[in-house]
Amino acid sequence: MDAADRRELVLDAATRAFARGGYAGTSTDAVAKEAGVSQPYVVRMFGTKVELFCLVFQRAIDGIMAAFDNVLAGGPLDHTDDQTWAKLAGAYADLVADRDLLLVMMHGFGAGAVPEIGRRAREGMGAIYTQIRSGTGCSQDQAREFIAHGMLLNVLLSMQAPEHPDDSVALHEMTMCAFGTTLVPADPD
Amino acid sequence: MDAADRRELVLDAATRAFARGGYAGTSTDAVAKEAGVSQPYVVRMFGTKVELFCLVFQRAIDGIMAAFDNVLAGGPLDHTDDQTWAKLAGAYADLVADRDLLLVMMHGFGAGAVPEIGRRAREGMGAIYTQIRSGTGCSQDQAREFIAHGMLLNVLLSMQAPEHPDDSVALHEMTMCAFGTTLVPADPD
DNA sequence: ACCGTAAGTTATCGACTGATAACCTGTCAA
DNA sequence: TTGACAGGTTATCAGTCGATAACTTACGGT
Repeated sequence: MDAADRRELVLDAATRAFARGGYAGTSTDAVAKEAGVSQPYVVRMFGTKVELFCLVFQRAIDGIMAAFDNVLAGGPLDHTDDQTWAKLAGAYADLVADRDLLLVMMHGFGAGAVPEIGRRAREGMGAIYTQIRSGTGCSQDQAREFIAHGMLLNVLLSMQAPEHPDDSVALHEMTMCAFGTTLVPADPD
Repeated sequence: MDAADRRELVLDAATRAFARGGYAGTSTDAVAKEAGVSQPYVVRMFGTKVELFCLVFQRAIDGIMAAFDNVLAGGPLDHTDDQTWAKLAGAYADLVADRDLLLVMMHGFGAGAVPEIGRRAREGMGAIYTQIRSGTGCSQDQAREFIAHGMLLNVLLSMQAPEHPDDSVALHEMTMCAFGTTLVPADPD
């Protein structure tokens, strides 16, 4: 197998592993086991654990922005058109189905106290905000509201709200309300 | 010093420590150093690290709900009154000023994959949602929107957006837009 | 004076973590 | 044939982690 392919394979495995445990909570050995390679191979391929996480995080940001771009690049969208936001919500639904990219993004945001991660997290969030604003021509408040709704969904995914509807009836109500048609049937853990 | 006082002191220190590094990223020794006691004392006082975090997390949830309760308990508030939401935002501003409670809450949400933490996280979020709804009589969507805005602020705090306005002009714009008057002057780290 | 107990400590352990070094193994060019 | 090199591996290490055990110290009751 080509080394470049192997590298992508390891990055995919690292995405799954970090999506589960976050940056501090995931060992390089856990990444290696997920990828089916040895632990020293992982660290030598990426230098350090934090560099690996930064790569995985950047890939997540890129993937999320690409999903939005699939909608926004289709043509000059109008922020006054409800269809625009419905299409963006549809793109989000695909991301929610996989979850790993959104979870990695959230873990990166949460690890903002780690300097290397924090810097990239702020740049990533800024890029997404810019993408929404320039892609739709909407106001600051509209972009903020859209992203705020997304963050709520991300938090609900992080706490595994869809997977545990029975822990709190109130939370289940809010989860249904927040996801609406965005949520695919829960995948029991 | 009374043992009960000492216990509260250690819990306060643990709140500060966990607010910085999260659950997995904070050692019991870091908590001990923050509290000025020995590491074995910390774990013997609370049993295990995860039990300690759960206590700290619950205290954070309680503190946040108490801040809202200070507003909501003042009288039967009307969700159609803009003043109601302005008062709640004011309560949030106080929480933002300290940050630790909000950061611990977010770290708890992010550690939802840890069973003991995830359960309490879902219960806590459900309780806050219930408090907002029953305290204001608002609709599901209104409560969802209010909490979504709060989650955006929490995420921005987690990634230290207010502390690093120069990393991304776009993020700075969104941060100003999101916090509005809620944000106190940034405390440089 | 003396003892029990509460409130801490130091000493220590086994497991795990990230990282390094040394080694192996197939492939391809000279 | 051989030898260099890419692409991995096993072996190993020093540091850190959460947790336990054993010890020390101050204090209140008898």
